[in-house]
Amino acid sequence: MLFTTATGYALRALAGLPEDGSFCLAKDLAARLDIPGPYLAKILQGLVQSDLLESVRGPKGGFRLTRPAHRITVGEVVAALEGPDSLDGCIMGFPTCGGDHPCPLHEAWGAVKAQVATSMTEATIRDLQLMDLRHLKEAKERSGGPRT
Amino acid sequence: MLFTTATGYALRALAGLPEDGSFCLAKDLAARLDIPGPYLAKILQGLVQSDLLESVRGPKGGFRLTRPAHRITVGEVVAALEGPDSLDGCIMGFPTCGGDHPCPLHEAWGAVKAQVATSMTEATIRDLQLMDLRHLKEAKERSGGPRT
DNA sequence: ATACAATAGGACAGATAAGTCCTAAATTAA
DNA sequence: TTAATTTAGGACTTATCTGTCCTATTGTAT
Repeated sequence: MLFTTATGYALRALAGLPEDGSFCLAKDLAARLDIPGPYLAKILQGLVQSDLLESVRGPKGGFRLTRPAHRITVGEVVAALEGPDSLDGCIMGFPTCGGDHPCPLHEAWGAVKAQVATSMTEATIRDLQLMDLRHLKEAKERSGGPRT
Repeated sequence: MLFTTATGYALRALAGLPEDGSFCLAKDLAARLDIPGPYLAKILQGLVQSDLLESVRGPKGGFRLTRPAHRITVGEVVAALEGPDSLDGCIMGFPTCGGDHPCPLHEAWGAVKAQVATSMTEATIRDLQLMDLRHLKEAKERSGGPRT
């Protein structure tokens, strides 16, 4: 996987939050998305620090997005979890790979990175919600026939 | 980086071996490529197991390629170090990502993987030799100063 | 006020990658 | 044969990621 599992959890969690802006409990999210509860809680706390989530403590508390889902990009989430330059660097780890001394995969990897970066800035949490809804329904309606 | 540092070390080491088929000491390679000596030795031993290198112990011993450099692909080395399926899986780690329920980056990442995989099977150790790996050491000495 | 519910945050444990160290085995040279 | 050299291999640190646990803090409800 190109990203860490924590980043994957964060993306799934953001997409799994209710779309109506109501607060959602960490443990409910964890149960629904099948993510280790305490670990997800930690990740959500980090997303609060990154200003992608806001939280309220106590009863009726929980987490919710600070912005509409369609205004949070996948790239933002990845940058929050893995730093803004996670895609930089030579694919093979060559320290001197660059314009003067490109590695044999430099060009291909550069084009590919640009493509991924573009996709990440275009894809939003809203796009992930659409996907999550589909497989959640399939999981629940396993007997009821698939819908595309 | 897409690959582990061990894989990067392995690629650099294979490319750094003498082209005339003579044996090369692990510590000489490590010094020339600025790679931690004992760690490189372990990696070279693994490459012997993978049949990409052959070794001889004792004075006048060392390591050399089992095949000409142009007949060892980057993909083979990556597969030896990270397994043959290192590029499989959803880029975001979504368990349900697939043909039926692709994640928003599924298509872009799939194209990217195919491109990288192709490049890896086309690029050989010979191509890495052409990079002139001496720049690794020189660049290090210019900026950080030599390290034992 | 009190009890309860939930996040905040730190300490801790396990797995894996990265890197070091020591000893055994093999090869060469005297 | 003996000594020196070099790989083989295992045990041992160190760092990071993953995951758990416990306590404090904050908020709601009674």
